[in-house]
Amino acid sequence: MRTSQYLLATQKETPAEAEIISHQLMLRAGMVRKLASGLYSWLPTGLRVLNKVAAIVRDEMNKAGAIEISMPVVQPGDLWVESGRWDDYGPELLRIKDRHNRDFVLGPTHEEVVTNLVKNEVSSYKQLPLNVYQIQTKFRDEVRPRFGIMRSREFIMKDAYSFHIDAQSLNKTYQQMHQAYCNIFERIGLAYRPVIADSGSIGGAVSHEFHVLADSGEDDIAYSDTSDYAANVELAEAVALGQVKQGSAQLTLVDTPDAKTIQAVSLLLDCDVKQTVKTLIVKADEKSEHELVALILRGDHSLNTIKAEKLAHVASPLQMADETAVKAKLDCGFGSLGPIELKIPIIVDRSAEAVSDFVCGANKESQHFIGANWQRDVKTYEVADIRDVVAGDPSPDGKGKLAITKGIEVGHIFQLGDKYSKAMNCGVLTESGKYDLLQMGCYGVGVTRIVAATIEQNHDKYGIIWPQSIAPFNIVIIPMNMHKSPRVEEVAEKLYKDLCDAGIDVLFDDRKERPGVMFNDMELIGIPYSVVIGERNLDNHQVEIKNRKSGDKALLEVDNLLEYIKNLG
RNA sequence: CGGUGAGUGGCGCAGCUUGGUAGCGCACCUGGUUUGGGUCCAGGGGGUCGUAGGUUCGAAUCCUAUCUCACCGACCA
Repeated sequence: MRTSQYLLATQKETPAEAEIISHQLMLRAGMVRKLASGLYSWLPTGLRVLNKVAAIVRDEMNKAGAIEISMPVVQPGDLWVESGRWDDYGPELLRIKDRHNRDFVLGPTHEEVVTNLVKNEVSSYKQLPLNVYQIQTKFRDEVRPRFGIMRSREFIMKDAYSFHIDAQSLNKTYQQMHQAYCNIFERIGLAYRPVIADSGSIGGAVSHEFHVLADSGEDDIAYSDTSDYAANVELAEAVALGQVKQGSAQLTLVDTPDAKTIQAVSLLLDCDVKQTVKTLIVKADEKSEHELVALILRGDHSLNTIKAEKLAHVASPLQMADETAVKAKLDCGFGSLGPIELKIPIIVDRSAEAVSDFVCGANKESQHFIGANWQRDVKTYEVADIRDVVAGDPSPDGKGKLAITKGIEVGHIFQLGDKYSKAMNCGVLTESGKYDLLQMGCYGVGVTRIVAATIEQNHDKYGIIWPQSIAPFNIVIIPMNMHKSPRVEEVAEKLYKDLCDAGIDVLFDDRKERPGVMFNDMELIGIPYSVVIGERNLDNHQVEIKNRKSGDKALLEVDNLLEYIKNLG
């Protein structure tokens, strides 16, 4: 490709709207342009990268035995009613009507469509297992699109769906997909980590996310410093800190005027926050005979809402009780609540249970207890894991301590079980002639998000540094004053032709620009190698080749150039 | 949805307080100049000042409404 025939579209200045580095660089390097909130056009440079990512994903999926198909973006609303997600999915699902006033949706994912397809096409166990995938535009009407293409409304996703006669077969394919995903991220050259994850509204039990590690990530990942345990903080198991033991202190009521927070109470009573417990009141599940439930945490810990709303007593989604309701029911406002003599179900975090002689609210305004103990003073309560892990916690697998880092979710795999096959009656005849529902798995890769995540991990003050695997061009030819030097032009044109013939993605910067302009543009775009052809070195029959990442420069004989470049990899 | 801020040429911004010919830098076009790290000079094209209404002789500027966008939060395969 010659720049004179290309849409380079680089910019000197960063548009004010771009917050994170990948967004800024994608705009400056002429990769994408915003059309509206969460909607982006892909310019040639961006599309080249996107296509290379997609090609790697496609290749690894094919190698893993998945088969490519293509399903419609526009899907009938009926299918979503059938699966139950017409009501469950919420406003992120963009619903549209056709001219006959029939309901349709823009597909945010394709479980319904694929299950419907397989239900009609597969009727025997002999056709299983089956793993189909597509690489396609998805639409999710995000509440707040942000960070450019990192969280956009329209994006490209590879989504695969597998179908099985039993859980064992599902598990086997799940492991294959896990490996395929590792292969994908390794081939691209990303620092990533598979983590145990929450399966969310997709449903199912087993689930892993694949995260690219980057400070700008929206998720917190907890990982062991000595084992390969890693989990989303949403889900990471928080083990009890210490043994449950009976304290010896006497239960004493103390006045704590104006001390409404844990910090204020511990300051006033001159005790460690770790010696206090806090009481949070949430709404109970509709099926419960109670209206409210008390959740108790050690003073320095925070509530994990995902863990809490999975508890039988607790309403899902989690709703904090409002203070008027709490006052009406418990005769005490926030700030002085505690587990002793509390008239509603009590769920105590493991680590809160391990505190003895603790400080807690007395359920009387401006009063707290000191020297409280669970068995002696509270008696009836349940214990559960309801807190967020914090850095330094023991790893749940018993090996090492947890550290916490930020990650960008670029892949997510699930074992769905029969959630969709059951709702949509998708089954086959088994070997014994019995009709059985299928077990399903689903596997997603955010293709567009990988592009942004790669930039987050690979950039410097001059711009993007593409790994060779997904670079828009593998190499760029930068001639010095070609319009004045027939000699430079001759060498550049010949090299360009040779590289094209060799099947290498080469960009030839044939603009009549000053050298500095070309150097800056090509470094911004992040092309891994540049060949600088100038009179200066041609006197010795040499050209210079520069590595974008290391900055290393080498002088090469013109005659050896092609072989050298072919071997760069 | 709550909070904060912003809408003036493709991009970055000034002008608004105190109403009176719409400006600067980048980018773009022409000519010259320069040429191994974003040269310099001269000339030039392009803007219903987000939209609608109001006040006024006169509105980018004041008032009202509305739309859009960004950031923080809530939310989120």
